[in-house]
Amino acid sequence: MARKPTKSGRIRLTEVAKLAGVSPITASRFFRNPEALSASKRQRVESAVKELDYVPNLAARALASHRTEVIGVLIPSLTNNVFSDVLRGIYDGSEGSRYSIQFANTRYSILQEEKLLRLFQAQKPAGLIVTGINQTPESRRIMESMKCPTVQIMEIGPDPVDMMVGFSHYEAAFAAISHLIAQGFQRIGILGARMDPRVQRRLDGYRDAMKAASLFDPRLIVTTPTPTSMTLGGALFADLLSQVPDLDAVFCVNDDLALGVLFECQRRQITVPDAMAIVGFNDMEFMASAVPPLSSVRTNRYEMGRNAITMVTTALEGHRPAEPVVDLGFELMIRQSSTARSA
Amino acid sequence: MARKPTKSGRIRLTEVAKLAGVSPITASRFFRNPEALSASKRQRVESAVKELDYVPNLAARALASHRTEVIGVLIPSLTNNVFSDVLRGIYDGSEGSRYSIQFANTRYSILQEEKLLRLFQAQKPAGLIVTGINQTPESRRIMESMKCPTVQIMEIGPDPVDMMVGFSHYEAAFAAISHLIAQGFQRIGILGARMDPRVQRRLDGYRDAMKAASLFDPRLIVTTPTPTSMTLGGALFADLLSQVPDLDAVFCVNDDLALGVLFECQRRQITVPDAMAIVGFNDMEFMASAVPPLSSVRTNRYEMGRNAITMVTTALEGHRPAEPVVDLGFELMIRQSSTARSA
DNA sequence: CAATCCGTTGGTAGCGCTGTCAATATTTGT
DNA sequence: ACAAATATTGACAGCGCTACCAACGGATTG
Repeated sequence: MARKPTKSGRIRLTEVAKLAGVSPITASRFFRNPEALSASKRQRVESAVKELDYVPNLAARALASHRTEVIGVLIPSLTNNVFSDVLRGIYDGSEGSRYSIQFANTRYSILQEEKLLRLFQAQKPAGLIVTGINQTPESRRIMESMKCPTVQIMEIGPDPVDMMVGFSHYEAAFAAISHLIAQGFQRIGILGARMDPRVQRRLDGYRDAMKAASLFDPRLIVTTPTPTSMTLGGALFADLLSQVPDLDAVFCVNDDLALGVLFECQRRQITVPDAMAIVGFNDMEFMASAVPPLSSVRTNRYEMGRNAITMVTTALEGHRPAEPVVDLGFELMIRQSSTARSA
Repeated sequence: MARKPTKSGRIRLTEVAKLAGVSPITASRFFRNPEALSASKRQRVESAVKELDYVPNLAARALASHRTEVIGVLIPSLTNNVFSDVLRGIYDGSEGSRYSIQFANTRYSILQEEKLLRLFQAQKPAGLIVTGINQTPESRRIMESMKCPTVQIMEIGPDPVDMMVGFSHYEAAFAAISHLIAQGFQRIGILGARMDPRVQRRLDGYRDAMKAASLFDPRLIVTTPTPTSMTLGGALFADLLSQVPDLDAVFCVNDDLALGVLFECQRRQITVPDAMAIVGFNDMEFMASAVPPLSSVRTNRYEMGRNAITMVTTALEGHRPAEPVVDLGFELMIRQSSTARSA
């Protein structure tokens, strides 16, 4: 009578323990630290769990342990395909682990990010994955105070909050432009949309590469804060072309824009690459199957997500990586759209 | 001494209550049912919450109330852009509400779906959004036993578990084919990838429309269980063309395939639409900016997500919709790629 | 004027689990 | 063989919140 046997019909840890003939706390340990149990008890608890089809109550667990098994993920956008690849990596990597993912959308606002971080903080997540390295000082303070494994993803930089996985957008853009220059293109424009911090760094890479070759001209830069789209790519290209009629190549800060440019070229009977070279960024699947195949900078988005979640979970198991910053690099995918003009 | 004042440093509801000069339970009611409080107490609690910057402990709340404020979302894939649009609608629609989204990925497997449903069940979500109408009997049983607002999305059909938002894939495909037939095309092929239940229904629509016009020929059907991609579109199109050399139109069960077909046509110097009409499905943004602009069937994916979450949250507030099944319809976007041949 | 009602408030008793630490088995070293 | 160290195990007390029910005061009623 002191303890109602199965009051709500729901199976509790107590029932499992009773069936296994152990104390509840031992049954509890079965989940948290199975190695600490003797083989025989472990067996008994395991089969009791299976027999009763026991599922732990996460709320009770969280309340008692002051922790959750939730990994918070802050990503700026769901619209952008780049992030769905990253998310996919994160979800795939979390499968099979005890952790679940709590995703939230910052909408490219670092203030929104701060707000969400505060919300997460209150719920004591087991780990955290955040996008980029441009957090507000307050956000940084919150993250540091949470003392949970934290990974900044998408780019790398100095002074990580904890860990990082990404690559240098600056260098990737620099490499793309250097390639175009090496192929003999001179009037190389750049098209940019959304202009988040990572896109800005690509722009920096472009600028420095152009300056290094004494090819820089501010009129070659066309950007907009508008979110990216193929249609926008065509429109920006039209703008650029009217400003710079002798344009011979375009670097697009993402592939959507690049494909939009290709179609705009088709519309205007501009041959690619002879009259206009095109290079995109990210190397989405469609780039290789366009006509002509479009050059791009391959970024390892899926791997980034996967790495990030793995770094969090292994850190949670006490194995911190030797090197907290992982550079996943990039690869120049040179295709027909940016090969040297026949001349 | 009976109660440690602020043991962990964390602000609890008790502290708020003390500052407001009310009992903890009254403070608790402030969050759950503010109208039940007198205006003066409500004021006092409100400012205490603000002053202490109180954030409720969701785990404690869930444990005590046997409910959570989490809405579970089951979606088959993150890779497919269609679902990122839906998810975006869901997240946008949940913003500002008290509910948070717990997303999980079924990977197009109804067994995996069942497993995830069982997991959700144990955590007592406030609501549920699931994809499609092809659940296992056991999944259905679980959903019915959960007694929380549930919305099936993406398609509509008879006998909803609870509510539904979607459209008829069968009719959408039927309409697309009827359009092609009306434009004078006769040898109309269909390209299908992934072949999930909704794609199957599009295939059914195709088949019936073709049969109704006495144009059906099984060789016109090329499908694969492989996930969709642009490259795949090109490859499937090549297969189809080798089987049916006199092909004059292709209906693609999604836009990726359609764009792949367009590029394959460019590669083979097949003029679109004169030598080959193309119609896609979903009307992704890029369809309109291709050259020539590609026809497609517009589906309201974002709205579907938004509607679904709204239906759940309003049901949670006790306002069940008069009609549990919402048909969001579709719209034939007829563009140059499927206009009647000049002849 | 007592009986009744309703709107508002508070007390009590857990929700199901785990942290802490003590207690008990088991092994090891000398 | 016995102390010391180490592996296993269990008792107890709560985590922070809310369900349930009782109590209160004032308004309404016959």
